[in-house]
Amino acid sequence: MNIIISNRSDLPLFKQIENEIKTAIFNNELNEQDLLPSVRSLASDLNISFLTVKRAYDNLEKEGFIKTIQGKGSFVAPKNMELIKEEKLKEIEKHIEQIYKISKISGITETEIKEIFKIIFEEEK
Amino acid sequence: MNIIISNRSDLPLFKQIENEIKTAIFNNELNEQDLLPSVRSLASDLNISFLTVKRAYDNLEKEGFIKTIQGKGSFVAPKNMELIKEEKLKEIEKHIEQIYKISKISGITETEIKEIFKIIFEEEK
DNA sequence: CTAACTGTTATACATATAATATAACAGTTA
DNA sequence: TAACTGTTATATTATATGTATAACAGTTAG
Repeated sequence: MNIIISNRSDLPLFKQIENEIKTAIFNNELNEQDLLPSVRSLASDLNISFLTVKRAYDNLEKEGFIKTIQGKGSFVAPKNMELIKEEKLKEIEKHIEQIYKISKISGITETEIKEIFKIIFEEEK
Repeated sequence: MNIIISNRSDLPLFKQIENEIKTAIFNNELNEQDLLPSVRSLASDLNISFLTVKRAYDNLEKEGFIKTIQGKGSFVAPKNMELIKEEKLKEIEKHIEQIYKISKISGITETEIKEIFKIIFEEEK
């Protein structure tokens, strides 16, 4: 698994780590019961404090993505991804509703929005 | 013009003020050359520091929405529809970037998103 | 001209978040 | 027991947000 973080990101380091691990889980680069890097080894690899990594892991555990056992390490949790996917779909719905409202009062057309959509989704492929 | 701010918002006060004034300009509640409330009077109305209002006004001036003259006050800048449209396009871009990030970590496909997009944009017609 | 408005600037302070550094403590396993 | 795991506590730094106060400067109505 490759985790890359950046100081220049708009997101805090711990959040970047969370997102990268979530992505790895969803992309099956990490699977159920897989052992994650230890807080200290990952911190060392990324040249950051282990407390920052721990914070990311704590958040991931609260959200149900991983399970941590003292002395053993952190493991990818049994998948209950459908529930999480539903929540993410709701988030996306809210963003699209916002876009709809903006477009309605600004005269920006559906075509223009689709164009932006296409650019962002193809830019990083 | 009505400006409403909230401590419970996720946005800082100065940003909320910026957004409300931009919206008012866009909706023609504020027009070219209109005088905005003075930093001190608005601060007093909102029960916040005048420095917070000044910060919002400074940002609005940097972005070209208003023009401030010492001793006189702040005025709505000559309308630049392109500027406003650019602003709204940027907002939409941010939403789509958010959607992109969510999709990346949740395995939600572009097709699924387009489906939601279609539903929301056609539902409310 | 002066008073009463405008905006400007500087300094200090308070709080929250993010991230670090260090040290000590506790569980697991070869 | 050694060498890994994670946990906890304390202190420190930096940055963002917001406040408080005071002094300074431009504009304008009386």
